[in-house]
Amino acid sequence: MRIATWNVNSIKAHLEAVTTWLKEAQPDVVCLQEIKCENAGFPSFEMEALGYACAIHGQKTYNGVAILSRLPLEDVQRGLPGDASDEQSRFIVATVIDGAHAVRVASLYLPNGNPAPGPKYDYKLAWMDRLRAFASQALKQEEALVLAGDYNVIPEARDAKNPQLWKDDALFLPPTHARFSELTSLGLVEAFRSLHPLTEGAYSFWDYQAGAWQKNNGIRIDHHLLSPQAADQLVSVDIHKHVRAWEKPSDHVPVVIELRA
DNA sequence: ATGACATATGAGATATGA
Repeated sequence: MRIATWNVNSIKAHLEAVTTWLKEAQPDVVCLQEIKCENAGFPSFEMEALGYACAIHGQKTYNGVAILSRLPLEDVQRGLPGDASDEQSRFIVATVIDGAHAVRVASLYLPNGNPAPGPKYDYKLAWMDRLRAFASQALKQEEALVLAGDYNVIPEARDAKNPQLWKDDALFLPPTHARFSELTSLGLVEAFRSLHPLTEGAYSFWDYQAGAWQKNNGIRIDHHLLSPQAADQLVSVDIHKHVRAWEKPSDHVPVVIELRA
């Protein structure tokens, strides 16, 4: 089973890139972030025409996440537990059924958190605490679990072209790293780094500004975190970098893991 | 140091992003 994560920076603005990539890459499951539309505005018809069922947790203008799947989706939950007052659509989780095999898959869009310090950074850290609580509960099932999305976390210096530029940024500050480490301490495995421990220069986001793409001035912030049962099935992780060079691209590219059946 | 670029809303300028 191949499971992708992709922050599309508006599903409507980048629909052509999305459909082109789906036809080319043929992923089984796609976790989308920043769809920037309400559920009713999501191009479900176009996705279904390509063979994908859609589970959507949308929002007007900002945020919004979805899961596309060629395999049946069950037990869809929308929203990250832990704060009933949180109205931002940043989390959806569903079970993908592949015959006798099942994988619980989440699509998450972790808050950016800038400027830090400030209320936006406080929200980011609180959201990460809620994600840890969710993961802690889910791991008790001892099943294959994939938490995929735009984490807005640069895990290490080697995950940025110019790490010194990020030292005071919400994506790289020590409290951010501390909470990301809490996730891995629970037993979750960051898929790309587990298979490529020493690789440098592998990024998933390049800013639209200042020729960042042309200079490969990127950061790696789109991740799959795997339960031990999913990590045992991990075959490969591929960053589809070429998509960033397309006409009218998202500023993020798809990242795809393969799990053996 | 600043802005550069892109998106949504809504019809100009502002909020957000990373």
